[in-house]
Amino acid sequence: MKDMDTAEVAKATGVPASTLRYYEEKGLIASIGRRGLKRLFDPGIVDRLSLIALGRAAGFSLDEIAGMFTPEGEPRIDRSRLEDKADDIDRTIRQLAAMRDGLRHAAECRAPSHMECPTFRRLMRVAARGGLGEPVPSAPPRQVR
Amino acid sequence: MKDMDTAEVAKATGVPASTLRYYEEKGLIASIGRRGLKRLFDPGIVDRLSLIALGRAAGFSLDEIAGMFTPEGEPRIDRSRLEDKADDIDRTIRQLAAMRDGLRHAAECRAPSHMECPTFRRLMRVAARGGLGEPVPSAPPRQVR
DNA sequence: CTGCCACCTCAAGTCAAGTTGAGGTCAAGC
DNA sequence: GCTTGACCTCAACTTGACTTGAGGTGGCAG
Repeated sequence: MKDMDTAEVAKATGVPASTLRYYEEKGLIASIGRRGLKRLFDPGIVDRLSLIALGRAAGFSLDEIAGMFTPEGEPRIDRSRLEDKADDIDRTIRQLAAMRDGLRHAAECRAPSHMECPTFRRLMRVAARGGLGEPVPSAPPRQVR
Repeated sequence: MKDMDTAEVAKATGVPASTLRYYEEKGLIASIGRRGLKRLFDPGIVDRLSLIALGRAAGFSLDEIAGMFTPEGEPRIDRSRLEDKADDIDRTIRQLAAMRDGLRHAAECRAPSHMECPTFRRLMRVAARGGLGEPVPSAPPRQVR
């Protein structure tokens, strides 16, 4: 395939043009030239954007992701980083599972007020201590533009 | 117990004084009076802050949490909201589990480059479509002040 | 009674990840 | 050759949840 301009990349990947410019500015992607003012991208950009999306979904920041490419643009992914992240996710999953079970219990519990339900109060105590980590991102529906 | 001032509440709950002021401004908590300039809180504030922490950990925004109290300050938690949130969390867990498995595979995979591993590429494709939802919050260590 | 210092107020700053808007440019079609 | 419209640049704005800083005040130990 021939080189792609911003609009083509946006259409092919669903990543808005403004985000492509932003990623370029951050050094996450690079355009290979211009036609007039318009950026030209190598078609490999599509995979690269998928990889970036994957990194984001795994919980890496854009800066971390930027560090996962060699200056030449090859992915250079440290396997131990992946394992660490998998472990992070595992911990998160366990916390979320506890949270989910607690919420389900609270939803069904027949105690007159949640405050009188021992299960609910236990969950509260754990949350107060930070034992449940950071807030859950509520996975909002992905809008297709 | 007697009424508590900001510093006492902060010590008892680990919530910084600046955050207490912020929560009051947002209407999430109310001070019961003043001694000079200092806010005085009913000891019930401790439970209330636990409840707020729980809501945050469950993924509710501060505004949503504010809506879970009656104007009189009683918790008024809609059970169906809890179920919906539990369902949200369940979906998140499934996505995270897929992510974790993919990461573990990628960490072990003997393909010369991740890009040549079919499992990894499948994960990339799913991420590119937004099938993995929003980024995972990496549950950073809770700092105790 | 006095001074200290913890607490106060209010405005502004931070962070991440983008988005938005005003004004500019240029390749292409007529 | 000129218009058009898609892209461009650069700066500023957005959101959520707080934190920080400068300058003020008053309860209470001495």
